[in-house]
Amino acid sequence: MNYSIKDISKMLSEKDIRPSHQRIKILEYLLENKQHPTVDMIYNELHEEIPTLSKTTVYNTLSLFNEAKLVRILSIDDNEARYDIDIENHGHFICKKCGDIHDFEINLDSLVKDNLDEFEINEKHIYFNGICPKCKTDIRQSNN
Amino acid sequence: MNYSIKDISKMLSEKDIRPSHQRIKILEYLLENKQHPTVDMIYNELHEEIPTLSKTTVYNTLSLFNEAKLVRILSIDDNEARYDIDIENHGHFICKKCGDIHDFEINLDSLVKDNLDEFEINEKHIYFNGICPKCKTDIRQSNN
DNA sequence: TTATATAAATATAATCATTACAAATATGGA
DNA sequence: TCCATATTTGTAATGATTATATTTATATAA
Ligand SMILES: [Mn+2]
Ligand SMILES: [Mn+2]
Ligand SMILES: [Zn+2]
Ligand SMILES: [Zn+2]
Repeated sequence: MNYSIKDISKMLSEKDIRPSHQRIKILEYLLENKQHPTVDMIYNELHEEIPTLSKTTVYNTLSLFNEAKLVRILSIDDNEARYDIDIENHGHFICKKCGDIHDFEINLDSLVKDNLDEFEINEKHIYFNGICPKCKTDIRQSNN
Repeated sequence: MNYSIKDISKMLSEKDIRPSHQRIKILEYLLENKQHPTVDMIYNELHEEIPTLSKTTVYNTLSLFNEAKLVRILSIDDNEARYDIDIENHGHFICKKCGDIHDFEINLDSLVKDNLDEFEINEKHIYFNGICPKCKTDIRQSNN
């Protein structure tokens, strides 16, 4: 839950990414905010601490992190990319009411029935959508 | 492979969609072009037949079809929606070299390990990406 | 048939997430 | 310190999608 600057710097260095102030803060944000944030969420939060921060830097840094396999980019949301510090394969559910994204565990062993041996597979994304439990209750209460 | 205007009109009527000329042509295109086309592909092709066709109409029609569950919208491509006339659950692989999308059969039975009973699930999307067999060969031949 | 109300299509402009680019700043080594 | 390079920043451009107002087509009733 609490990461030191040193730990975060090390994570970056291990991926051959120079631990600049901005990069450390963005990675720290991702480690402490696991709700699959958008660029805007990250930018708005960090902008308070780093007034000179540019949104371009957030985009560039996340893109760099993605290439280094430090984060995964989710395209589960129709109009904004979501970023996930958890790079293990797992499923994502997005609620069409509130936009919240929930993780769920998956077993990919017997998912694919066809033979894909000839394909070089880099990423596997499992996206569900619908209504989350909280919003289902809200709907019942407001009767629509 | 060959659909009559009558068949297509009937498909629309069954979903309470009035079979206008544009809607028929767009649905016909989807039925005869199963490579998960983009709005631009559909528009460019049909624009030759229907010179007055508007891209807005293509968007509106596909959105209508989606709500009627006549098509599914795929967000596997980072910058353009893809449309699939096959609404059965199946997996999609997109090649990062050529952009082609391939279908594959899936078995969802034992995919999810967590309990999602409290969630109302509307859509399930399985997206893989990587390099397709054709492009793998091309890379080997051009040695990069 | 003609009038009229409604649905659908069109043209155009607006939105907005993302990317491109050039200039400014920071950093690490000589 | 100086300099080459990496990084960040501000701004503009891109491009897919959506919003809006107008025009056109369609169905129904008089
Ligand atoms: Mn996740
Ligand atoms: Mn498909
Ligand atoms: Zn919800
Ligand atoms: Zn390919």
